[in-house]
Amino acid sequence: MKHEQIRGIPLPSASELLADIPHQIIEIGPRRAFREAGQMSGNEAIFILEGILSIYKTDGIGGRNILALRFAGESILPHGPTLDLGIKPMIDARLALVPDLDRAVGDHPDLAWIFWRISQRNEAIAQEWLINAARRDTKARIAHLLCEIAIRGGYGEEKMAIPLTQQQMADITGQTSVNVNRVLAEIERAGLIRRQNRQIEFLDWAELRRMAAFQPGYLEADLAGI
Amino acid sequence: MKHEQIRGIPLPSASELLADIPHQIIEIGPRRAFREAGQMSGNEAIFILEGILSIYKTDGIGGRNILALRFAGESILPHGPTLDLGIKPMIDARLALVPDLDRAVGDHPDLAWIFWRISQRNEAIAQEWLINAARRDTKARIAHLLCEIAIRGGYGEEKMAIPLTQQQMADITGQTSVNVNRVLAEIERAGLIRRQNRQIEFLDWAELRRMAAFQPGYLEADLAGI
DNA sequence: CGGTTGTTTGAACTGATTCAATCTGTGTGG
DNA sequence: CCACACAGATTGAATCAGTTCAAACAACCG
Repeated sequence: MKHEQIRGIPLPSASELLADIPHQIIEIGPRRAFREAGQMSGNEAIFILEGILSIYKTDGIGGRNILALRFAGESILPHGPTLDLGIKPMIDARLALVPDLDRAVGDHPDLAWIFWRISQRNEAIAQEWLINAARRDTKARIAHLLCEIAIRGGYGEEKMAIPLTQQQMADITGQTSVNVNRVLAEIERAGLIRRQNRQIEFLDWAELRRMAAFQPGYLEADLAGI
Repeated sequence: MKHEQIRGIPLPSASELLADIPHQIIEIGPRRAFREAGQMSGNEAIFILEGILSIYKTDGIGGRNILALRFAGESILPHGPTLDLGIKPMIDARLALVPDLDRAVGDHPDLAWIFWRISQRNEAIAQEWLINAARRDTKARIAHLLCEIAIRGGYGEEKMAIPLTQQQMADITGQTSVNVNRVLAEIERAGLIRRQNRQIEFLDWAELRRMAAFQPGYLEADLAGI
């Protein structure tokens, strides 16, 4: 795996990466935190095979304040001990745990390139979320989150079963669940989506994208020519 | 520069990195964009020797929507062509431009480790800004920004000449300049700072930190045991 | 079926925006 | 050294998006 071969092609999937790295597979369900704040061991990496994990920061009680989502095929690399983040599955998840990522990279030095690029993608996503929170109104925020979930979660532009509660969507977009509810209803009234229970059908994806100012470029792992 | 020697110690400064990498030095003044959106060449890296750069995203006119700051000793690594960001100095800046970071990393493979860690630090900062925008009230946002500038800019906890206009602080914290002004006045009235023109004196750093919920851990480049 | 979790709706409230005007500091040219 | 121009800072008044609080309703699960 020389880096000359890596550049300009898509990032390898988690499963491709894992072929080279010692790991163990586990399954977990939602509602229990997987790693509490401060409990993430210094050098552990998590590769998500199935499901969705959230990275959150607690300010007081509860798991409010979701900073990032990680979908199947993505990963959570070690943060270092100074970062006080918790990790919780949003839905049932199957994970591959790499107990010592340092050693793995030591054994396969070209992995550092890949993890660098993964980190850069995460940075780009965090910045997009920052724009969401800082600049867009709540309608655009919710619309943007829907678009991102549809794409990153691999559900496509037709329909999906939202994997989040309205409270979780509020935790992500920095609002109250009350307002998330009202905004979802408003988007539905505008004819862009149809909802029944957790199912969401995208009736007008183009308009939803426009409302969200959703430019999926930031999700492209292929940072060609990094 | 073996990575075994890198881990657990602070990130090398820009100038230390540059010893190994071909680069050119330039100086620029504020008010002109250094790189417009979409104009950042695919593989160029910027190391800031002096001054402060902002990374912004334009939504319409003007340089609103500042996503990140980079201070002296920090760097802007290539984003890939899909990210539409602009770069502008906040104050006079002296930069080292590395035209082809790929080649540099190819020549010194252990650099990938370092850039990986730099990206992770940037990710942590972006997430802290996300918390700021999504969860803290405007007083805390401004206080947090002041703390971060004081530390990252190397000004210390005594006093500094703020390198930003109130409009820029608004662009960073997702507010209006009007409100930034009011909040600054309120913080001053509370006796935490004293202002005259651009000079800010920190009268009660501890209380300012508390108000901001500022935990500088996220700034530590030393992600020991990554 | 009962308990729990999540969703929906209403009414009152408030922090921040918007718009607009004024004030202050700094730099420039005469 | 003054007059002017311009960028930035400050203040006020009206408005509004989103919160808060509270209560009812629906879906899910053992």
